[in-house]
Amino acid sequence: MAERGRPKGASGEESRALLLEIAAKEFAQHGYHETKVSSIVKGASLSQPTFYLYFKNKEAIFEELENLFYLRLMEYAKKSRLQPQLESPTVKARIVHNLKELLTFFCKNPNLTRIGFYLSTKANDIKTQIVQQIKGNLDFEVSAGYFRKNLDTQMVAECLIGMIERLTFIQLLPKKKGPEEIANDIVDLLIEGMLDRENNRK
Amino acid sequence: MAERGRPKGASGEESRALLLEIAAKEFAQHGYHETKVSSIVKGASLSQPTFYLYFKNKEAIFEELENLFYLRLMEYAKKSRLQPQLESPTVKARIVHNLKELLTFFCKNPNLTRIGFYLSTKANDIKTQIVQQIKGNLDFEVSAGYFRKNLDTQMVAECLIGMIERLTFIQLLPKKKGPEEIANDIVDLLIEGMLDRENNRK
Amino acid sequence: MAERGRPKGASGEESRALLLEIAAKEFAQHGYHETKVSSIVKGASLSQPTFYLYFKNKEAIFEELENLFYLRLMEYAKKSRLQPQLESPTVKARIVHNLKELLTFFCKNPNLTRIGFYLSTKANDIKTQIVQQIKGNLDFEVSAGYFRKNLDTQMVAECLIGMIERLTFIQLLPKKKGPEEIANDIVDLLIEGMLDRENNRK
Amino acid sequence: MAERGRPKGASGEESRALLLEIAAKEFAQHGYHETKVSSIVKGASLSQPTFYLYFKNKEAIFEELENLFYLRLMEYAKKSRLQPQLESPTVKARIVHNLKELLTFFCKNPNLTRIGFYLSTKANDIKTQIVQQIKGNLDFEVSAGYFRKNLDTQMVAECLIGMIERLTFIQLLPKKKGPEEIANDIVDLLIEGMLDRENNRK
DNA sequence: TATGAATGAGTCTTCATTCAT
DNA sequence: TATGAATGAAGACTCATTCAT
Repeated sequence: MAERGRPKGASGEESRALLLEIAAKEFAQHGYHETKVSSIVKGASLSQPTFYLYFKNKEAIFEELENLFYLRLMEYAKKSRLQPQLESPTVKARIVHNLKELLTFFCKNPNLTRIGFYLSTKANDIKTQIVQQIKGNLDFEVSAGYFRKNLDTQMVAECLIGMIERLTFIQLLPKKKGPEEIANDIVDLLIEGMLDRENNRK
Repeated sequence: MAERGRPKGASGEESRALLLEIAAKEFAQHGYHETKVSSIVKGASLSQPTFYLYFKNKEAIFEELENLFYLRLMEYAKKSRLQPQLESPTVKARIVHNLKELLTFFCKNPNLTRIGFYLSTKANDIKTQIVQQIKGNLDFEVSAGYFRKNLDTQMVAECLIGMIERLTFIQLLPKKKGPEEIANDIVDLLIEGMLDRENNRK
Repeated sequence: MAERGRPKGASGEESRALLLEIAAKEFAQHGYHETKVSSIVKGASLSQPTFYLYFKNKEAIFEELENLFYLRLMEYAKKSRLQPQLESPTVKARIVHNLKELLTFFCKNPNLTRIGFYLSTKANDIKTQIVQQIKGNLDFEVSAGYFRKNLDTQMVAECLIGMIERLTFIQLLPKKKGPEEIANDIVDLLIEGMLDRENNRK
Repeated sequence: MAERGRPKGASGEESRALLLEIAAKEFAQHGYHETKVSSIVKGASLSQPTFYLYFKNKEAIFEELENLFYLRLMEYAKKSRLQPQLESPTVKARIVHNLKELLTFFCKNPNLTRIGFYLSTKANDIKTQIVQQIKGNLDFEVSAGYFRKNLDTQMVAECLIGMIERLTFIQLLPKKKGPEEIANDIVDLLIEGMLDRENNRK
């Protein structure tokens, strides 16, 4: 009741959340500088001063979105780690599963992903962090004999991130492929390589 | 010579070239919006009106740099195609060679690369174009039996671009690895995959 | 008692008085423009709309403080005049006494004094008024033969106000000297002058 | 020639000086906060960006005026000290002379005086400094026997400053009296006191 | 060719003030 | 009486861009 047009006395938290949402959309779409505070508030049907009621300034709301991306990502990662080997009988299946989880997260948070994984100046730090974690996993699997002993795991992790990033922005977010398909594609390629094992060795 | 009557000792073309050079550096370093016309001309020890003597506006000089990147890239690609199979006895060697050429180009044009391959809104178009060309090559090689028949060449090409991009910005431009090493790394991983063929399967 | 049903435990008058008090402190400390309505209400643990329940606007509360200063000053002056010659056997003692009274008033109302005697645009009017009153007294005393006939009483009154103002803000309000001491200092200097009467006449 | 309406290419330094001049007038008249950058530039028939060509911000131009006041004051003081005893046969004459110089300076720089002696937050520091210098002089004169041994020179200096300030703003700047007259008034009062030496004592 | 001087247009930000409950 | 939520109005500042020489 009285929800008509959010007259004046909205919930406050609602306004804040709305601004965050619109801002995420705008930033993702136009980048930091091309996004004006005025367009954010217009999108939220609010006035400019209201913006400053909830955020110190334009930079602050961007940072909050960066952090939001990061926090949710961490949360997702943690959750993934809780229910691990259950449905993953093989190493490959486990890797696919993890990757699928990550991509699913991106898929569910397209704007945040564009912000935190592409626009943000901290994006590289985050990627580096992910790379290190992947490398850790790979090291373990190499030592367990699953992969070639001479594998440069750091390098593989870097490549993996590069692939993920590319496919995320080129296929996943535009909804051309789903998380599972992409995860399978990547892992298959990376594990099996391109060669035809049955026949030639060129 | 030619030092007569030119107050700043620079022919028009020289000033123009200087502006382009400084602009490339600034754009690469700070991005489009964070780069001010004022700082470009300051870097070139010229005045702001002079800038507009040579470029219609800020956007124009950026576009010119984008085009420069594209043109040089095409030129490079063409040159590569001229002397191909000569020193490339195997398919793998040929791919490594091509990749190395590309990375060498990036390495020699770090600022332009950052601009045309990352900052530019056309960057995606360029990448897509490269992807298509790679896919073409791969298709041929698959049909020639060098690679698995079931290979999704489009997807491989996308992954390749992703890897190239990541390693370019993370290893190549920061001079952590050279073109050859990176080319080998990538191709090796992509062709062979991660598995240890001698022992286990899975 | 009276604690029933009043959310913040304050009757209206209490809130109003509190706001006035805080405002006086803030204005005195930071001046008119540097004092924000928001900081006044924050200091009073009230909300901004409440402020406007008691005062038309920011200017109004400032004016009220100006008037408060003026009214209390007048009241003080009146009181002083009621019990005059009693304990003042000499003219000098009487002047000292009056001055001490004034300074005591300032001392007891430091914030109001800063507002009404310094910040207010009406400060000059008030000072002019005091000057006129002092001049009146001096004129009487001159005609009574207590002071030099050639004394420019207007000018002396102006000087006196200048001295009072300076010593009030530099010694009295910072509690470096008390009202009595300052009153004695001023009157002594003004009446006796700086010369050493015993010896030289230079 | 070509001085019509200061078309565009004025002297730069001229524009700057003009802005300073107008700003001094505005600040003196309306205070810091009531003075808008927009009104300063309007007064100078310039645009807002031009303002920022010459001054970092509003605060900066105010500070420059503060400093200007201070520097000119120091310069004036130094000059005064160069040609001292020449035309000052007596101590009193010398004090009158110095005071007249100071008041003349104020009179010639009314806007700067209002800024540096009243509006500026540094005004008190400056006054304190002047007080100390005056006190130094007085101490010397006391030790030389010109004034009463029991004179509280610090206090006298404070009073003197108070008188100067008051008479400057109430008589000098409004052109009701001139520097010489005021200087004589003050010194006469301060040295001689109010008493009638011929007749009564008390 | 080159520039000292200037500005139009726009953005962020703040503050006093009000609405609706 | 009191307030959470919201805003109109205005000012500071910046930047790409252009005169006039």
